[in-house]
Amino acid sequence: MVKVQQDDNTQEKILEAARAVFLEKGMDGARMQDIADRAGINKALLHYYFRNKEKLFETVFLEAASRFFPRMVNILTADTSLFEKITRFVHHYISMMAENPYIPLFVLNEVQKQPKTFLAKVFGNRRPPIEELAKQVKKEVAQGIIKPIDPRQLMINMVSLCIFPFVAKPVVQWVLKMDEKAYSAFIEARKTEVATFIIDSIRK
Amino acid sequence: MVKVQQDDNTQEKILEAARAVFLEKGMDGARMQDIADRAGINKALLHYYFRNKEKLFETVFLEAASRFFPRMVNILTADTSLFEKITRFVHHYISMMAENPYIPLFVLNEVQKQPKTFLAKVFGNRRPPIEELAKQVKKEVAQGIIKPIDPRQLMINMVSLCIFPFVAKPVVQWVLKMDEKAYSAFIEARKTEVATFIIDSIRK
DNA sequence: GTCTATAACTCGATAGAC
DNA sequence: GTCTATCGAGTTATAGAC
Repeated sequence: MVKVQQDDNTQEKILEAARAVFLEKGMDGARMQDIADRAGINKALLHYYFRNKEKLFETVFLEAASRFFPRMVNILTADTSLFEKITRFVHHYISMMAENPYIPLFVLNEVQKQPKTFLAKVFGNRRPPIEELAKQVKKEVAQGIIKPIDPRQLMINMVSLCIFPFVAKPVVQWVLKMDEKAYSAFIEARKTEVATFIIDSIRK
Repeated sequence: MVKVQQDDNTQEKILEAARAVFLEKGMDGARMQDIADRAGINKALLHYYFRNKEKLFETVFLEAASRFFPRMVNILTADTSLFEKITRFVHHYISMMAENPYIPLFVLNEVQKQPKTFLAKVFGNRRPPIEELAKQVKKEVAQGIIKPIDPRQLMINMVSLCIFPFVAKPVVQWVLKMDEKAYSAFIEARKTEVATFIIDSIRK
């Protein structure tokens, strides 16, 4: 049916426009008019598809959050060495963020404004599988494979090194005098740089 | 003079309220009414002291930015070993952020919305003294004191490890199930954890 | 489904009294 | 310096025609 196809196209056009505008301006700074213009429609039609600004925002936010908190269960609970897990995690995470560099700051910012509302919605009851990784860290410490370290500190270090360069993208580019191309190369290099940086730190 | 004293008190009350509201809600989310209420005055008086919202915001932002980009010249250009510099930098930076945990996300968020405007205003012509540190890194690599590493990557690693836990504060607390006290202890521990993490990574 | 027109409301800013 | 009252621009949301 043509109508259904139209419907899908319009809805997708709206979502695409909404993603762009919300990610750039945030919930408060975004304007329904801007989203409508970008989607090539008018404001009334926006409200026809999404009852109000909040609903539209929530759709965009939850999608972004699911990318920001990716399901790394496969990697983190696999039957491999800690070093292997770290390498895979870092490569995977940096690659995902490189595809959507504005997601981290957007998500962290909106979470900060309404932590309880959004964290509950994003995670539900299940949190990241940190216990698994913590156990393995403790085990490899006991085995003398790695130096003693608080597993929580290690995890935060891993995530910090992956995400921060995106959260601070404009500052990084300014301070290191990088254009877009140089920045991309810098990020690409980090995939291996960060992995070895972490492993070199904890290896005995 | 009583009037002058009143003036100072009111201005400071306004700034204190403005800091709280802007840091929590950002430029777009902040309301002049909220700032007035918090300062115990009315909107008209706000506009008497600061012509408009933009001026008031700029005052708050520049103050916050100066804390976020602290003058570390003393530390980074001192005549000490690289390890000494790293240790001092990390301790100093984490301590500063711990005093104002909401500054990093606030500053990074507003910078992202108007990079050119704000970066120029914050830094003027002078950028952080990264060349000095880069030279020292290259020197100590050549001397065989530390492993080969891109100085830019090392610097971004240092800053990432210091700042990210504040940018992601609510998420960190949620995932690691920390109340305020546990979070503070975690951050306090990071001052030495991060320093040794970095040094262990690059030491030969 | 999509549009135009407009209602309803929020918010920054100003006028003017004290 | 500080207040009350209000204006006017900008925004979300709805009514109603096609």
